[in-house]
Amino acid sequence: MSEQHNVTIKDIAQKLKLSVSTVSRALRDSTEIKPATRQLVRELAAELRYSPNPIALSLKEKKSKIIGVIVPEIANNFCAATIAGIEDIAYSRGYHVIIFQSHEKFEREVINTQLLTSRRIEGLIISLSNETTSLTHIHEMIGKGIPVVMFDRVSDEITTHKVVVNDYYGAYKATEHLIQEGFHDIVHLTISPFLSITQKRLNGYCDALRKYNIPQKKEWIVHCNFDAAEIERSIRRLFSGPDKPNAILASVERLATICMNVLRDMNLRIPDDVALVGFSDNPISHLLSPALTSVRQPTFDIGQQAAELMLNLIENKHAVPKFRTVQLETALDIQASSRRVGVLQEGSR
Amino acid sequence: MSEQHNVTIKDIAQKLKLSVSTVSRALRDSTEIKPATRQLVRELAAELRYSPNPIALSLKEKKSKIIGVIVPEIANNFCAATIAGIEDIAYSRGYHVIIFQSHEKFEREVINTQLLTSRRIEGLIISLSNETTSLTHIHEMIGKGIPVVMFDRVSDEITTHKVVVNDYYGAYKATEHLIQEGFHDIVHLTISPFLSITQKRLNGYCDALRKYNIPQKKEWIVHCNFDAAEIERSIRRLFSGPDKPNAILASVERLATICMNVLRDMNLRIPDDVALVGFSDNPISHLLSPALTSVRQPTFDIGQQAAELMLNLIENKHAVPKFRTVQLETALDIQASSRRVGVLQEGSR
DNA sequence: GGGATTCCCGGTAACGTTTGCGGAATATTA
DNA sequence: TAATATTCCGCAAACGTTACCGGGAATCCC
Repeated sequence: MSEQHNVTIKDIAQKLKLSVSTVSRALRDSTEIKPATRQLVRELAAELRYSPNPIALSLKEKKSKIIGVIVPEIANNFCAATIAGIEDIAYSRGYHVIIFQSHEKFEREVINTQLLTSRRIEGLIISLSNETTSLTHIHEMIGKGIPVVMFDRVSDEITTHKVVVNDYYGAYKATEHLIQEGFHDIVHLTISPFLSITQKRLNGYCDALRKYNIPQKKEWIVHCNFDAAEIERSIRRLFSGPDKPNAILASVERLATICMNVLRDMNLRIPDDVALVGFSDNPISHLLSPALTSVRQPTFDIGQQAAELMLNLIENKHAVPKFRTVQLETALDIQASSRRVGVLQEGSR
Repeated sequence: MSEQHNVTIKDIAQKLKLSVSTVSRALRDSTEIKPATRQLVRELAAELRYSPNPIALSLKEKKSKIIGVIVPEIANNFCAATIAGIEDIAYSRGYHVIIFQSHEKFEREVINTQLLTSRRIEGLIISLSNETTSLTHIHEMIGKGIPVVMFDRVSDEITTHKVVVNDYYGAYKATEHLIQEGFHDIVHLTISPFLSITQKRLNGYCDALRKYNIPQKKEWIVHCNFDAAEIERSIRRLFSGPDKPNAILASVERLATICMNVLRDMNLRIPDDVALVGFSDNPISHLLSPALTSVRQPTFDIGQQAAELMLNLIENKHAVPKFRTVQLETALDIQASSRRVGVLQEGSR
């Protein structure tokens, strides 16, 4: 509790009867300082456990060494894993990460971007909220010279580095798998139509249906928000009419688990009554009852890639960047939740 | 990409032909400045979208408005949810959060504390790594006047604010439940014996056994790290001898899920062959196969409480604090994984 | 041995803010 | 009207650091 003040370059200068500039130089561009004094300074610095004040440095260099991250929810497997990837790269390159949540609210997302700019972050990595349909706040950041990298929930209206998975093909394969298992009446449960991720997964779904000559129904493409009660109502409505679906392709992890819950409440068996496929990278999804078939996304990689791209942008700030979209592959992890009933379920792990 | 420099107080001063100090004062302690000029300054500031440079402020006030958080893994339900709680409070009080992961490594934890001190954080919220047995790095921080709040994985060797759940009673109730369901041969799978959380849960387990006159076996108290292969070996060993357990109380969430995996590989049915109870706050744990009985922890609350305590510490820095340990209650969520076999399993949700 | 280099180092400004002090202009009082 | 009080604002220092500029002393060359 000694409340001691952090040792500064000035302290070292005084003790050694040198000027601050000499000490500063001794600690960096060595050539200008005599080896003897350099040595002296370095030793005392080590002894006093001197560490340069990053705040003063930030002020001088106009660099905060902080990158901002905005995600819908931290307490969400996908986001948490991606953040871990971002953290991993940022950490190893001397950057720190400040995380904000939009809680799927547009307004909150905007406020967060403002807070982050006022914090003088050097870059923003963002996955859009489900409510977002206007992107002026993102354009503003780019306008201020703050580089932006988007991942997962990206938008075509912004030209910048992006990291996504092969959403189209993931959805296509998942749908095809359902069809091949004999499930032809497939509902697509998805999120905001504004997001390109939604578009692409939807296209994959539609194309797979088309390939197998299965008519596509408008009512079976359901755009959800993340309100559990509302999702429940949507699902119940789907099963209330005369022609009921026999499979659900859920576009994001939380949608799939909420779905499982609702189906259970409705006493619908999976996959006997309804097959279910989700997008996920949750390691415990195969421990579910039944084990959940899912389009696996390399979450940690996504984060790493996003961070890499961001650091390139930051560190070559004055080169005109050639923006690119990194697309990672998914893998269809087939489990019990989408297997044709009656088929032997051994090896369900 | 206009790379425009952020508008400063100096810009405002020039345009208004005032001095910087006047502008500064107009923006704060208004009384000294004539209402007319005050108005002028404020209007221009608003028009130019001036926002004070937090870095310069930090340097001046010697306050970074940043609190550091160290957790074992972000991509872990418990940690992520706690962080969400911390973030929630910090956000609303104008603080930002920098998160580091120890990855359960002592060395990494130490480096992280050093990085955070050099970043001039105003406080540290930490849940210890499983490897940590020495606490000099924490004592050093406290010695430097940086307040520390511990949560979940706390230690008795540090006197500071702590946030925990009623670990003893949680483990006690879980064990008692197993016993009452007819499972008397209970293994306790837990983590580092150094952590007080481990001690308390162990005590709860032991006391419950004692109350029901069930002899306690040393070999059935297993301290694990988080290496899946090693955990698997430990579990297999337990079932290799002549007297096999028929229940497992897993002390943390990841231990429970790894356990489920291993048991499945070993073709042991839950709960028919082995009952399983975990500690968790994962919303999908009741969707598992079988639904997992668990000691529910109020993760979000834990984070909020920790952040509250931290902010009190920071903002009343010169008052001698009366350290306290906030203990939150757990709730035993009984599911299929620990129900006596043969009992009707309706209402398993 | 005197001038030109080279070698070391110190002074100072700057990054953007806040704040104590002092001073000019105005208002108040005797 | 002169003296005093009050109002309003500018100057400068400070936070910790780096970098430009410049200068004294030692060394070099012929």
